[in-house]
Amino acid sequence: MTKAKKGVRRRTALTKDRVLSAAVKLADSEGIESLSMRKLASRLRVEAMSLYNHVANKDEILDGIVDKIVSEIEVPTVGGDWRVEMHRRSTSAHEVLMRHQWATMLIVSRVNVGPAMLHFVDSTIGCLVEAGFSYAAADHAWNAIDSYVYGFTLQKLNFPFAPEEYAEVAKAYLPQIPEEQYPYLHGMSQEVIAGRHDGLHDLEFGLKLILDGLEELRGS
Amino acid sequence: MTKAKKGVRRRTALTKDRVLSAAVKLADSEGIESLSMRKLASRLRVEAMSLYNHVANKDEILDGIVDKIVSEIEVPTVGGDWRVEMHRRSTSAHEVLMRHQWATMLIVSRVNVGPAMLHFVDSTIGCLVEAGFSYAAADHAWNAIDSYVYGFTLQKLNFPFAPEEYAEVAKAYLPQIPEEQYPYLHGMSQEVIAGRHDGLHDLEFGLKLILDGLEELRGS
DNA sequence: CTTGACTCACTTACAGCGTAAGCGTAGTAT
DNA sequence: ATACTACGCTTACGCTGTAAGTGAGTCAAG
Repeated sequence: MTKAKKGVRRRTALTKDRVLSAAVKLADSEGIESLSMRKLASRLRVEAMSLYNHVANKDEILDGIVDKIVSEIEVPTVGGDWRVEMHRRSTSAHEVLMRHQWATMLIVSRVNVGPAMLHFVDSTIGCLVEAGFSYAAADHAWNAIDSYVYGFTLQKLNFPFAPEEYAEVAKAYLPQIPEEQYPYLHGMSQEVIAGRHDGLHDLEFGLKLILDGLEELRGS
Repeated sequence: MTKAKKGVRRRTALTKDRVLSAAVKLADSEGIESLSMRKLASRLRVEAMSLYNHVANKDEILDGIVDKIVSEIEVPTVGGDWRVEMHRRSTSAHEVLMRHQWATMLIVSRVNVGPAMLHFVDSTIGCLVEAGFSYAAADHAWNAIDSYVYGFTLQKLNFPFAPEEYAEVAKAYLPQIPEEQYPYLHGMSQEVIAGRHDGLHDLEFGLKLILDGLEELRGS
């Protein structure tokens, strides 16, 4: 053992992986806007500039934590029932992205070519192609599914109220949605207040529409 | 006229609207990351802090320019053919968002309750409700469509290559996608290189799936 | 055992950010 | 004339990412 001799206890070595893990933790707990080089360094009991011995710049950290999160998503089984696999893939992605609220934004705002992302995409295309989709059809299908999943997740993350409080929120804001100006928003609010509509948005709804359509497309 | 007397030419008065218009222009031409209070002020030949006489803070500017952009989108006609209107609304939104590349990100990352957005949503719900959808169904439909449109637009904006260069790009990157590791990504790249698949993603594809599904849902 | 190379955390510094606080002046209302 | 308001100005603070340079520790070769 070369370390810890003479009581000059070496700190646990900093590595790129430790940096990225700490970055994920920090973003999860404090929000992505709090992920600064200085705060991240201080979490690691180190100065900001020391991080640059392990990553080129902050962008490399962002790329790294995106790929770390993508690796949490369940990858489709090539050769499995395409519909089951696409469904599982989508719900898993949604769950993971809801766990790491900052991640979707990062995914859709940068080019992601980390190993986890490449593997994820490869398996997705593979599953579709093996199920009889042409490469072109698989490409379109994959793009449509992901567009929806990312868009849905972003909208859900962005919505500032919890499902339980929809009804009271609707009641509180109703005066600001005058019936003459916004008749249908007003109407929908009343549906929510009256409990006839829970106002919940559900990944399943749009996902079913897309997968149904893809099923038909595959048949032809 | 009270201004321009004694040759002490007053500068054109700063207003919130002039600030917002300049902000849109700046974001369009230099990118949203270049939209800083200082740069915006200098475009208006004014100091940064002067802007605060017309807007509370930068967030108010961001909210304002989002609503300005939303007002460019074609609003559905209540009482029109729902499918035609939803289609027009979606393609129009996509076009507008592609014109202002920074706007989608802003829309999906903040709560938008500006007048243009409220009117846009109200008309959308109205069009669907008048076409026979229940409020709950209209809510789900609208959410699914927008999730897809926003997600699709973000992915398209994010893609770093122009359609014309897909084939050569695929050829250039092929070595980095080894067949043993990523067989299907490799396969798809070869389809693109060979010209059998243009690699183009098309808003219509997923939109048709969703609208078809909604049609069926409305029938029942 | 010494020496030199290498690793890696450190300090300092800079330009840019949003914005709080306060000042000065032009124009309007009394 | 006086008071008030509107609004652009300057200054300053704490934050950001990171370029540049320093110095202490580890290790292999002579």
